[in-house]
Amino acid sequence: MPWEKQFNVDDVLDKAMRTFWAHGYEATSVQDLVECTGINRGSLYATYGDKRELFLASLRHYDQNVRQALVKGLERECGPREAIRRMFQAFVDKVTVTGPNEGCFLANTALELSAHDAEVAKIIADAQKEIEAFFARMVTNGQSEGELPLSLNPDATAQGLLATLLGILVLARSRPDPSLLQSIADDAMKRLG
Amino acid sequence: MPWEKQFNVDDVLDKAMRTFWAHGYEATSVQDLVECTGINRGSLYATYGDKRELFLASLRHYDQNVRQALVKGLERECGPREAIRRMFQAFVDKVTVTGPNEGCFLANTALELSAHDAEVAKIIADAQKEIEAFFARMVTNGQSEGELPLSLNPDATAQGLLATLLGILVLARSRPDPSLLQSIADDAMKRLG
DNA sequence: GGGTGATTAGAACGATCGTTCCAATCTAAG
DNA sequence: CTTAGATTGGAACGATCGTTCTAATCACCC
Repeated sequence: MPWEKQFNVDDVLDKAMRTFWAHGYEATSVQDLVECTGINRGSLYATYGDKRELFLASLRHYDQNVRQALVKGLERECGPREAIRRMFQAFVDKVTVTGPNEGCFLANTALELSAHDAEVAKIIADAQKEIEAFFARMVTNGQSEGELPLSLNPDATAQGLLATLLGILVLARSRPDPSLLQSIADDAMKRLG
Repeated sequence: MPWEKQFNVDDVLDKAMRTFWAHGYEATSVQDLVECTGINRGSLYATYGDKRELFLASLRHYDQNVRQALVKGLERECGPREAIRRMFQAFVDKVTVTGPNEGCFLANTALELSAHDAEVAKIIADAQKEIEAFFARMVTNGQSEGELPLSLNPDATAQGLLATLLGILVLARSRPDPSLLQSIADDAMKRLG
């Protein structure tokens, strides 16, 4: 009954995100969210609205703090070719990590909800377009730096890389075999010449 | 109130499959299944067991009647290169069809359940391995028929094609843009030389 | 120290969940 | 005609769903 702590809105959102990420929208109950966040049911509704709004906030939180952070980090720290390679490696390595492998929250949600929820679909489509744009920039930069052959069409190459990356995310959930994913990623890199 | 019809076990399973396919496991209620199949709640439980068993039966039904049927049909009617091309085309064309686009039931389920249900994961992994084997056979056959370059490694190529196909399935749900999917498929074919 | 507002635990809401059961009704075989 | 078994509509089960609400408790400001 006693008052215990004031919560941080972003920390709580982060905890909710991890639960949605691991189990999906439908399989996560409000009770699960109450328990994983540690805050009260009433506070949850007062702060984030209903379950769907909290889910949308979680998805945007993931998009900013995981996807954007990854892209920006790679773009800052690596050369074009290495940035592409590490983007693939990030997801290949996730499988080898002990503990639960939740894949990519955005990809999981794409198949669960985006066909029936336009707002969700937009978040995901935008994220995918940004990854596609990232790949295209890396190809163009790589070409001007002489790291990648000029014969590559940046846009088409970026689309192919995106599709392969998404395919790896699907395979990672049903066949979490590091060597399989690694060889697909390596093969994708070979196609860059 | 009156007795109306004896149901066909396979027809009912087919109807249940389409509902699970469209909405996923969690978002489909037993009430939905009763309504879409048209048979009684009691008959449903007596015939197929509980919801999860019916889902597993639906997934196997899809695997046999959609995935296996597609693979066998292509392998029978087409040359190797054309079989690969049409495998991609099958999913690209699905998007342009009016009406709901449910994607691939196996891929949808891979992301929703296979991380938390070993029995589901096995069905999906086996199906993916068979598609991979199909691609590998087509590459090998294509090489011996002179349709495809001998420089291709059949196994690595098959893995890459599988990943690209799965990627198209993800994109189809969040960005159902025919020209995007078509260009990815075309690009994948170009990689075959 | 009294007031304000956030946060708490937890009850309560109606709806729906998956599942089981029942009495009635039908088909088909003996 | 009788019996057995399948199927029916529909009630009923306890559990859980998402959501709202209440009364008590806390921190903070004036």
